[in-house]
Amino acid sequence: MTELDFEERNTLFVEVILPLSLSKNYIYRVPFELNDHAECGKRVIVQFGKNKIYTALIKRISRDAPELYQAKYILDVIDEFPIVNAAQFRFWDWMTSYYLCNEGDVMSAALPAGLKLASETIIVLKEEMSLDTLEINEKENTLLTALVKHKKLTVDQISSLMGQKSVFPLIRGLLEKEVVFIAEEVIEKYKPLLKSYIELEPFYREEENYRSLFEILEKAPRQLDAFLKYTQLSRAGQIVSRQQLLEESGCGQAALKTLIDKGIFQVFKKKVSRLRDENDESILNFELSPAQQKAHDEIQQSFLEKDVVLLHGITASGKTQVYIRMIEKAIAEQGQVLFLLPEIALTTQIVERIKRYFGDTIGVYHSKFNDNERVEIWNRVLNGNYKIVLGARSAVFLPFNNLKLIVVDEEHEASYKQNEPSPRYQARDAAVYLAHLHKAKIVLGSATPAIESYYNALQGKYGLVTLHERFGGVELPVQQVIGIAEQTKKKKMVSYFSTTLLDDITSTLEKKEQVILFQNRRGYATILICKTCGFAPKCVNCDVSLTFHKSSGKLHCHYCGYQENSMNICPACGSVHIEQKGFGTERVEEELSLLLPEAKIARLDVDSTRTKNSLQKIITDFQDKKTDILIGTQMVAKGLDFDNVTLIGVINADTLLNFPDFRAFERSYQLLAQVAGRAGRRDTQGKVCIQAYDADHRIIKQVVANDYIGMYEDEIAERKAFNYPPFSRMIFINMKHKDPNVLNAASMRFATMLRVTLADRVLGPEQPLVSRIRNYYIRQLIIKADKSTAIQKVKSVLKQTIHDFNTENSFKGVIIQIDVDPY
DNA sequence: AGCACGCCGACT
DNA sequence: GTCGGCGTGCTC
Repeated sequence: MTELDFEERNTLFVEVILPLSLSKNYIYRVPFELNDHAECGKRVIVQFGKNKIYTALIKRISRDAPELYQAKYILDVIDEFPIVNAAQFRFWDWMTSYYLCNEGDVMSAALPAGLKLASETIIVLKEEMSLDTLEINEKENTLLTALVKHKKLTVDQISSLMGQKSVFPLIRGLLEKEVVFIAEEVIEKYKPLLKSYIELEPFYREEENYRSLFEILEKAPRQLDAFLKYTQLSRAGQIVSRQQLLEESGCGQAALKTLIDKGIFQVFKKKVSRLRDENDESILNFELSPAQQKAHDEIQQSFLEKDVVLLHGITASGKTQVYIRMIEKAIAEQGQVLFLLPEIALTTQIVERIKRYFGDTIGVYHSKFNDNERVEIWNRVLNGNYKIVLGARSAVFLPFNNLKLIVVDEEHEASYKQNEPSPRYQARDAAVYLAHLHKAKIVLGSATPAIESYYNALQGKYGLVTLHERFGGVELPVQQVIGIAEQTKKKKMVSYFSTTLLDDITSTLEKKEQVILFQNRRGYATILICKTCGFAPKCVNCDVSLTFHKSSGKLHCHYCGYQENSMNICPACGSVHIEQKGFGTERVEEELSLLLPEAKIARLDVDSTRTKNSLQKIITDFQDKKTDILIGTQMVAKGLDFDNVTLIGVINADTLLNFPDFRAFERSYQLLAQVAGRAGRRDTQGKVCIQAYDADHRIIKQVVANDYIGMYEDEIAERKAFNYPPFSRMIFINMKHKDPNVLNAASMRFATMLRVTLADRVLGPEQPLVSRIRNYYIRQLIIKADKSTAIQKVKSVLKQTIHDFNTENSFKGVIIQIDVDPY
């Protein structure tokens, strides 16, 4: 065979996914020397475009050279072993086609940033290197000389230094000769955490020498303290960390240093997990109540026929214990478990409970963790060290290879949906597919299931198990509705509070019990408005009124972050009569502190929890009873469990109900039911006080009556009548452009194009509620397809239409965003 | 995402 | 007459 034949036969080409929003993947050529290293799921370094370097991921390998262009070479293979497995690739494929996004979007969402290499890779010269024995060519020598001088260089710098753009083979050569290395923090932004530990020098480990220490240290009491503490800890079988020894012996840095300098102690470093493992061995011993046991058995029974089961269990029914039993079973069968929770619930007690129970086979994954921690979890799942992962929606992307069970707690939560950026996926639905992919079982749990989920269960698509008994016989709270309009007439409203609510608060505080107040809007006043001319300040970039924040004294735009000074006189007419309209948590807090100056009040909303630990602090303070009243938005309702709270007040329930969304009533019910569920403890019956203008609203009545089924029946009838999900499928298409006229024409044109095939399934274009954000005007089209329409067909038509629209070339710069199953 | 290429405004 | 604004297209 000729050399050319040989080359042709042995040249590999790889299709890679780039972590960018691109509509297709790219093909690169593998240099011979990397043939053995190229493998699906490994990361590679490639040059993309002029001279930008990215971390790409090998999706496919083939021997066929692309016909239309000359493929560039891969510059390097990063991984020794694949970091993404075949199941993940299938999951990514599904997500790409289901949510009509790009593979690069999915890759970006799936990989923690620490696994995506920075482009400015740093090359460092290895120390203590004798170059004499090595064969170094001229180019290599130039680079080495430069490295000696500069200590470290980025690939870009090397490029310009050498006057050539592809320097990776050169670098690679030096890497192989082991004269240089790639700085670890860059090849992998991930750095393991090292912790210092103390141990006795070997010499003193011998009995005789050990005893002599007591004498040696006799005149140095602090050093002796340290030594004694060390002895005590190590006898107890512990590895002693420097930090622990300092804290527990109280010997001080100096004494410890002397001991080390004297050669009595020695220090060694060890990689430790960044994730706190509470070495709390205490196993929670619990027995399932008969009701819980029954639910558990029913779920297992249901799993024989169905892969998905909906567990409808009211608040405080003890769903967590049921989950724990199921997790145990899955673990016993050598499988992995994914436990999904809404983001906010992850910082709270349920996590602690489960972590304490299962110890360090459990990983927790959510956005408050930094990259290093996330990479660590990724690797541990990959290596099978974690059997259980508790995580927010992005945990569906972890490299599971043997998933047996998925639990989606609070499955109705809107935070399972990612809205921005693409992929706009619903993690609960994605989890159902993920379970299917792994032939695993999945439980969706909620006290107030999403209408869609309950419908699926009633239709027999999912199994349905109910748990309607409060665990430990805790009584339901007393619920009271107060009509604000009526109370105002009777002059029984003080500021935003009815006298009933105020009295309840006072008497609760007198009993040394705590209160939670719920107001679903943050900030101080919603808007400022001139009483004389009606002028209301608006954002310069967006089509919204500015919100007044008292703490900053400024008007804020919640969409783009624009701020301007508040107005004392109306800029339009000069009037000084400025009215504040609407109110948020900040205002409620202020008013209440005027009415109850003695009470200690805290506020829990996005504004008060901006910094990393402030949320935890507010929660702990409340738990430790340092605060009496907690005022908050939705956040107070989610996943928090305070056992001394006996009164819950809803300041204004109408704000929820008046939302212009077909799910508004469902959401209101879920939220109010959840808020109400926070009241009461083991021995005391709680109280819930709901204030509303529309006190007769059917949803409020159903909340008070605890009538989920009634709410479901009304809602499902409504959905059916107006052909909303689950009776239809919806796809939102948002179009954006800086010029409203271009946008108008473009959106009309696009709608027309869609209607050719999809006819009256296309609605719009319409102006959304906020019709301009960051200077981009927005139009919305909605595709609403009933169940008989093949949705896959609709999606392919949509995809094709977008392609045609873009190539038609008459509306340049129009951005089209797609949201499948908006939520 | 970046980067280059390309066509219209305020400057030596 | 040029420098540079960012709109548009392309990257294997």
